Amino acid sequence: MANSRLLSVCVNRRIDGELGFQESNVLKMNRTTDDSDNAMVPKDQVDSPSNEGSSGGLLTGGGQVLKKGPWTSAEDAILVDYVKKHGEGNWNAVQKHSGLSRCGKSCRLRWANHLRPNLKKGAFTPEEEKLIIELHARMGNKWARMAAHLPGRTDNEIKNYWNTRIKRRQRAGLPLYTSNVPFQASSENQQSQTATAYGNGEKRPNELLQGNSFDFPDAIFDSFNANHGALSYAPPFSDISVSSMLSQGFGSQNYGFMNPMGNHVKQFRESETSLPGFHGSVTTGLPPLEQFSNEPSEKIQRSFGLGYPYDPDPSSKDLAPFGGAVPGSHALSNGNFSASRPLGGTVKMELPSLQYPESDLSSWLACSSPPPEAIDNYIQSPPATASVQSECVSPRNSGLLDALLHEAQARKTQSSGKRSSSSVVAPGGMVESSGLNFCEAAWKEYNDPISPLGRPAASVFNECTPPVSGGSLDELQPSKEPSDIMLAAAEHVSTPNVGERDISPCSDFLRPDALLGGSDWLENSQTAKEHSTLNDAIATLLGEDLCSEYKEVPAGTSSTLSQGLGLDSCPWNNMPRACQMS
DNA sequence: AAGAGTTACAACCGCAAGCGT
DNA sequence: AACGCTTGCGGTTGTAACTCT
Repeated sequence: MANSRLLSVCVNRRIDGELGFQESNVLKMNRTTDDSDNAMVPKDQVDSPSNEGSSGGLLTGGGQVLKKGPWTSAEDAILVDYVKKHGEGNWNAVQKHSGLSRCGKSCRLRWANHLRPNLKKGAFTPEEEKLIIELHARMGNKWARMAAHLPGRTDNEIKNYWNTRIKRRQRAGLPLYTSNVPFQASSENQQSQTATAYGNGEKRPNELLQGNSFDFPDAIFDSFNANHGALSYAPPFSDISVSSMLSQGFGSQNYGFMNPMGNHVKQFRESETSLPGFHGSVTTGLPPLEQFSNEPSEKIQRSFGLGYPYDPDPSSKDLAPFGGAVPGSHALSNGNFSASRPLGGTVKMELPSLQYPESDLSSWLACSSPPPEAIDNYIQSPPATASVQSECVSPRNSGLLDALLHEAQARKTQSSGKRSSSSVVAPGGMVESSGLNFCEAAWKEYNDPISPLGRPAASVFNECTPPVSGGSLDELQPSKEPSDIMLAAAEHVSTPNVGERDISPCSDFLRPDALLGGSDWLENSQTAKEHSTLNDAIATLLGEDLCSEYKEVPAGTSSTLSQGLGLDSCPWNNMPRACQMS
């Protein structure tokens, strides 16, 4: 592999990082010369002042061409000299005052990532790696914030490391998060981190959704760690960044193999806010949406997944999440509960270079009890691993619509008397499949009266995570009828400390029909019209047949569910108002 | 030996927030 | 309030070195 090269680079950088500013810069320049001037830079871009700007440079206002591409040692020296004299900031003045043919942006980046003192170069130490993993689990792709926790490291460095790590582990079929990663860092640790990184009123990524005292992601991890070993069918969720996905929100990019969980956690996270019962039962009984009220709408959009796939018109941003233009239609406007969401979540945002348009968690549906390793592979491996897929009939082989069709077919074939199972096979099945384990993990937590997660969180898990494939499902919910489940959920939401109830995941809740069709609470809401519109949109996306298929949901399921979720008893209608404020 | 694939890194780009005018 | 500027962030791309076939 590239270990030898990496090693040599690391050695150089290690030396580099141990030196002071002056020596470091000398070495940096040397290295820059080595790496950039001779390696990274096309020959026609270096050592040839006459060619400066030939690499796609921009013309400044004064007609000077701004150079692009790798920096030369001379440029570095100029920049360093400038910063020494004038300090950081006002980067656009660098070009004016120093004659450097670089835009301020580029100068800032060069300084921040390479030239500034105290930069720690070299390979990440195991401690740093561990911290990065932990931070990523906590923060998601918040590289700059992660860098704040790693002195001497830059966001770019961390980002590159992470992406490389992902690719590597993906290929190796290794878990992204090793099981020994202490996801459940102490609350005070997190708080201290928060104080450090966000001391200037900066909102941490989860802050939008973590306005209460719940250390939610950590609790989730505790739950996972405590439970996943007992679940033969459960993937090693400790290996999956749950909280990272929690923190990433819809707008952030989830790597493809993480999407299943990512979507699911997104659902959960959104449920955290969209389900009044969650917070309401814990704190004030009011959904803590005040925290959103001051957020710019775009930010909220990001956090709540604007542009969810059901939006037939991605440009229709007036379909604000969380009920912006669909007041009252929380489930819809959240874009979530969306197990029904076609995989990939937001069409554009969730297909970064490292993503795969499909991962294969849907195959879980066909494999009732894959070994954890297999599941892990499902998560980690790109869909190209046909051999893996072939082991289980994956409805996703031919894409989302095929998957939907497949699942619709599965719904047909599955007994109508097994409604809960039929609901298992929902659009975006792989999301649900991940959710099973998620749910299961939370299940015990839920049943733990002193769970740090608390009932509400678990209940939300359950409410938002449908059961997965048949066998497992039956094992999970041996005898509960959906109605019972919903009733139990209702009590669940409204009575915070009922810990012994066996509450089934609200399987139907995630389905389009649950969200859009036959929904009494929706029909009774002010947003029936919008609901109808969105329903049509979904119909367009999924096809009328599918939509009608999903409309075969037992009557009252959704409404029951809404009751179960406390939609009636909780100040549900307040939520959109809070968002409308933004 | 040659081409394809992978890795690590640097840098760019677009977007958005913050701030001052 | 509107506008422009600066800064920061996250995603993406480009490239050389390296490895594999």
